[in-house]
Amino acid sequence: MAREAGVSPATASRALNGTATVRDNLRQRVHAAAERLGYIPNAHAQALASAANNRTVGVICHDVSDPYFAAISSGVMRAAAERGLLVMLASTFREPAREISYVSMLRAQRARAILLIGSGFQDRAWERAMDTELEPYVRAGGRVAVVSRHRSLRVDTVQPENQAGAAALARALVGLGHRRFAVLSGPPELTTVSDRLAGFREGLAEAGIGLDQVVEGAFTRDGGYEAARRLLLSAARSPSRARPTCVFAVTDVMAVGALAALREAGSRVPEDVSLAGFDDIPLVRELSPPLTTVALPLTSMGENAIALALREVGAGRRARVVRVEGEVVLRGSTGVPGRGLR
Amino acid sequence: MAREAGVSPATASRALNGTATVRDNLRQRVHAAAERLGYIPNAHAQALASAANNRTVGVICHDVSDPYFAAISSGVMRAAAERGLLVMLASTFREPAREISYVSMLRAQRARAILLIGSGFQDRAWERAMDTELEPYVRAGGRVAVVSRHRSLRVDTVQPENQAGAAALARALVGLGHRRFAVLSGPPELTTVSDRLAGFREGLAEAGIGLDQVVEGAFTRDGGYEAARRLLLSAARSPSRARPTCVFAVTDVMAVGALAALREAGSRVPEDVSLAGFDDIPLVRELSPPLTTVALPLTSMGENAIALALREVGAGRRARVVRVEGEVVLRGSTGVPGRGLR
DNA sequence: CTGAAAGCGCTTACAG
DNA sequence: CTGAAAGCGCTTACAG
Repeated sequence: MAREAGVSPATASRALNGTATVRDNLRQRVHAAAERLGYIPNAHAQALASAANNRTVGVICHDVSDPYFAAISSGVMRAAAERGLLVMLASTFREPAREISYVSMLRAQRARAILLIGSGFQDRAWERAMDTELEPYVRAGGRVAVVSRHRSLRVDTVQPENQAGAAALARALVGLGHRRFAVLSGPPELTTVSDRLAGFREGLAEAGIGLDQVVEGAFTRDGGYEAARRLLLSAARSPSRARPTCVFAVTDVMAVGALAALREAGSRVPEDVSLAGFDDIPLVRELSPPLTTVALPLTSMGENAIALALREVGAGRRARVVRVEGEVVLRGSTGVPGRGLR
Repeated sequence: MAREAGVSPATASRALNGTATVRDNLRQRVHAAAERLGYIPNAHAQALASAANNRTVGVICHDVSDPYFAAISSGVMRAAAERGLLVMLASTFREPAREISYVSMLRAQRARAILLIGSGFQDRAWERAMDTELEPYVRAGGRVAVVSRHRSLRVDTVQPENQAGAAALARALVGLGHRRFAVLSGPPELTTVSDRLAGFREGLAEAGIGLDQVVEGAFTRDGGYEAARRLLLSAARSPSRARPTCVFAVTDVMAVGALAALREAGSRVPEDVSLAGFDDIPLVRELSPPLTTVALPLTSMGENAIALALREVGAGRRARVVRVEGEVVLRGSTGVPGRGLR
């Protein structure tokens, strides 16, 4: 290509990158030649030759097709596009091993930053393995930020106020008149789950109310569906005055499944039973009734994460935490207490 | 790292990659050293040094947070994960310039394959620019596959049978008794839109029915909402016996918006008016009523696309086309004709 | 302003 | 089986 333009590679490089002043006619010859050849500099060679950082950032989430991750990723992509960065987005499908191996691939790529989105695995071996991957990466100048992550990773974090949000939700539901609650919960080893559960309990406790039932399910739409089925089963066996009048699913995605299960069982929402979720993924507004939830600014959480990761390391070099508040949004899926689950 | 192990770089390379037999004790020394150092070979140097192709494939779609693209991308990611490939996923936010520049970044990365997901821009300048990017890429051995794309690109294609699917849908709706239809359409320069529109017209024509109204909107949920509002406005001005009893939105995403608009206007679905979409994105099953649609196997379309791109080029080196059938799924949003839009 | 040269971190014939 | 050497395609001091 330099030959095609009749200049040295050095000059071609300078002309193409505008990294130094090149005489006009040479510059034009270079650009013309590049045009003619459809030439694009090899990014690998560039990465290798220049100390300059990569233009790629890696994002690892559980599943892009989950609306929660889709919304956050969308924020990341927007912010990345503005900065001229390429995003490598990977889905782990919730397999820890896959997560680790993606980090390792991103290290190999010398990605400028790695973003981990979503709960980590509360697993000693996993933590150690992840630390082992991340430590040399960070030591070599790599940036890491996480959103809604396990605390053990000492990295920049965007952390939704799960506990406070769930507590506020509980208060609002109590304010509606509810006294008997059930929770559809996810895997308890996820901090997101335990925080929301704790917050919800706390909000109820302020009103002197205990939590009657917690049913666990997978962190998916179908997990919510199954958990609601089991809840329904156990409610059918209890006296009607003991049946919950309000169900809180710890994520909107689970609430979507729960709504389907309730509907199938003939429980009307909110006439018989109220239902609330957490996250405010876009689709819950389309349900009927639309879902009461704790709204998180998902897109901007993604933007924050990339901003955190890219910001020059502060003096202290300590992990920063951006706390994000959730806002209770009461919609049609909650109302005054009905006759309860049946 | 080779030094740390006390061997030559060549031996270290061979030991780590298993690319040649290395004596046991040396191999162990190398692995131990790598472990100790948290060493990961620089993928850029590897890409540069070896003819071996990259392990990364690029995917370009309009918007990851759109459930349609999320579902297809999910298929791509799954297939990529199985093959040990890294996916670089980019959202263009529907800006042609962004699309081109992503292709160019992926070329610079020497991505093994580039997948373009979703309608292209029917724009002469864009087509030329895209060709200019793609041609040298393919010439240099890059693979390209597209799903649901503009025909002008002569590359491997996963092509949903938009026309046949829409025709089948029209027949099914006519079978329900409907005679007066309206379509909520997207930008007509998208082939997806014009194909679905043509197919729908064709299906109606077989029964001697004409298409009363076509209202255009953006290819988004809000576009569907707005288009439905306009349709409602014009229906209010026409005699009731002329009002459509069935509305077809050319995508589910638009149908979601339309459903909201109809509901707000007090039109009951399907009692007053039936509503149908196209694609079968997961969320339409959660709506109430659930949406009648033409189901496309979105996830496997993504898998097909990557398989097409990766498959060794055939003898003819001609672009292959995998046609994907849509299946009409009648759900609660359609029924016998009601009194029509009001 | 421009070019020759060294170097980025690997891999892979090529000898041994 | 192993190492020295060349080369992948760039960038960047270093001279001029």
